[in-house]
Amino acid sequence: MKKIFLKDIAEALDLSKTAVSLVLNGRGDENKISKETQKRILDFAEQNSYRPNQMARGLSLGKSETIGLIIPNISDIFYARIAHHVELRAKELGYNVVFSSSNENSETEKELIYSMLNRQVDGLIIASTQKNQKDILKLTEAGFPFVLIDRHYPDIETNYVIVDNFGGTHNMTRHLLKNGRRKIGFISIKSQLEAMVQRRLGYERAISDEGFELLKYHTKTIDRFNYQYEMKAAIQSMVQSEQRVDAIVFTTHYLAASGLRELKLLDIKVPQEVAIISFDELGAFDLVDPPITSNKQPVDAMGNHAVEILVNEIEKKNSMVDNKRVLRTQLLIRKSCGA
Amino acid sequence: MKKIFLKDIAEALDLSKTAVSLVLNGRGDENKISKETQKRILDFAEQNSYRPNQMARGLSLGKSETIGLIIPNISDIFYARIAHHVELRAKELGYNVVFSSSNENSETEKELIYSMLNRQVDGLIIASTQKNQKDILKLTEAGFPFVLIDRHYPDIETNYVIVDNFGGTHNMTRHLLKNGRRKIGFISIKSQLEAMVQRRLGYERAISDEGFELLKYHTKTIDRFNYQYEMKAAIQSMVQSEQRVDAIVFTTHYLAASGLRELKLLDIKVPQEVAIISFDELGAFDLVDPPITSNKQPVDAMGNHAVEILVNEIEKKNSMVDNKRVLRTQLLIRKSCGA
DNA sequence: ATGAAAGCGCTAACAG
DNA sequence: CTGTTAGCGCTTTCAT
Repeated sequence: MKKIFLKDIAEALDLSKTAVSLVLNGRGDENKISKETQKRILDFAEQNSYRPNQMARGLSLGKSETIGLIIPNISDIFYARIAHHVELRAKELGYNVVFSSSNENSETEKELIYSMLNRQVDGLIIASTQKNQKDILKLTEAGFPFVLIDRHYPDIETNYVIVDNFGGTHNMTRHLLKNGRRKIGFISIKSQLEAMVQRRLGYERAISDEGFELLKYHTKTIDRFNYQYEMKAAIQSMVQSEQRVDAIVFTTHYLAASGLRELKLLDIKVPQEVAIISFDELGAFDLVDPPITSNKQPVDAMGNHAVEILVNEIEKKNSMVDNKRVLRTQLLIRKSCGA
Repeated sequence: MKKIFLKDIAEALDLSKTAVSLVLNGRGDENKISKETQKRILDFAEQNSYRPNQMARGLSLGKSETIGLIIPNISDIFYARIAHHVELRAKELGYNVVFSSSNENSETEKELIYSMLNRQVDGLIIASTQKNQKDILKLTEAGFPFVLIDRHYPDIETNYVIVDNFGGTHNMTRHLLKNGRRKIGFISIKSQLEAMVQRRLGYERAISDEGFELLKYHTKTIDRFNYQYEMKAAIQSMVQSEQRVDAIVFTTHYLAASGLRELKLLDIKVPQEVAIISFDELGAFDLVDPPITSNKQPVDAMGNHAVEILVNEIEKKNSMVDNKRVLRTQLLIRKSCGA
């Protein structure tokens, strides 16, 4: 496995580096290099398993055929799945993926963005902390190709692929109402994320749309890094007050899992006493006791669209591509709502 | 956000590129560059947010400060977690991570290995399909730094970080025996993976160690890409034969989830009629009905050790580092075994 | 203490 | 049709 360079093959075949480079990049015909010469080059490269140094190539070309993916946390199954689909689609379109996790830290995210730029990625897909307005704006101004995924900045004009968060919780809440629940609680994470704001609005609207009353203390937000602990208090206050809830909407999968854990500890019957419903789901939500009704996000489509929009922009192919997508979620009805 | 280069800062400060480069790489003192000059350079770089082009740097240095991670599938929560810990530790040690999924395809894996080499990664962490003996050998011969994770090639001398698969299932099976189960089935994936072989041996040994009889038809292997379908048949034959099992050992999390699904469809009571136990677990296994006893793998330690061994080798620091780790798994006892 | 110059491996005008 | 040559941006030896 001795390393072989472009120069080596040029010398071995007594040709110029140019000829070799051209042929290897599929521009032999276009440059009228004889079929025969082309074949010699291709064969030699093949036999000696020539592999161009991508750093040199990238430096020269000014691009890397690599897409950077920045997400909050790769060990969150939701983002892992997105990463999976981003990777698949990117590969199909000839791009590699470099990923990094921001851990919900905007400083880290910022560092990551610049670090990826230094690494000369051709474009970025970002599930942002939504606290880097300034840097996102810089990217836009610099005309650098990127698309926001899962979370977007409503005040900045960018490409994005998100889901209909409002519609999602609206639907979830209506499902609960349809099943006769009237005291519906809501547990979310403490966050300015637009997605979370929308989820809350969807919940509130569904209740007021149906003419029911919204009880303020039935809404709790808890810290995402300390949710197990805070969940205990949230659940207790919800089920122990005189205005005891008969259902709870959770805005994300790990909250739902944690909430159910607490309900079980308190020996509250789900769904008989309290129904629960979750935005997005974990792997085994259909096996959980009881199976949790959840609002599934189309991770595959999210990943695919993000890559397609990005690559289209990188390659400046078609300006008519729809660069803002709001995807529908899908309600998976299971027993945790009693229905 | 206009791009600024090394040359620009040298010119602006009326210095040579050398001086600037040296200082920026923290070798100012060592090259006796006046404190004052150093400060000027550093300040200027800071203010103009200078960012070295990593491709140029990499090309010149012959390294990229990047680690390549090749795994079967990033959307498998087990590998996603490993990726997460690899990323964290790598970052601490000053490396970036590039990842790609092989989808259990050895051809893809091979392509990935070479593609990463072309991209000049400094080292590789591979959860191999275990069908690329040849290419792994080439890496060894070439002296390229890499470490196998989760799956190793028993016949090749390499660095690796794996778990004690034999011990794991041995333990799991003993747990079942201790709880009075005698007809213990075993469901695994069809695979030559050493890990799977060991898991099977651990199971068999536990049974024979205790002097019980091993019933061949209680062992099933099913296709990993078609497991939901094949699981149905496997479970049915296990519970419907006259030699009905009273427990099942699953060699991986998604098999356990799928198996439980089938048991429920058949209305088999778990654990009363059949106990189940799983090697590794999914996010909500503690909430599942019944909570599934599982043998947890130390993903954090696996990721950390892999990175440490790799970086140690890349930087040729300490040849005394233990480069073969077999980590212990941990049995999380829950209700699915009746105990 | 600082700078000139060569070179990392590849691409691409441009000239023959 | 092919080769010469000049970079891409950064590091680093070797003089000064």
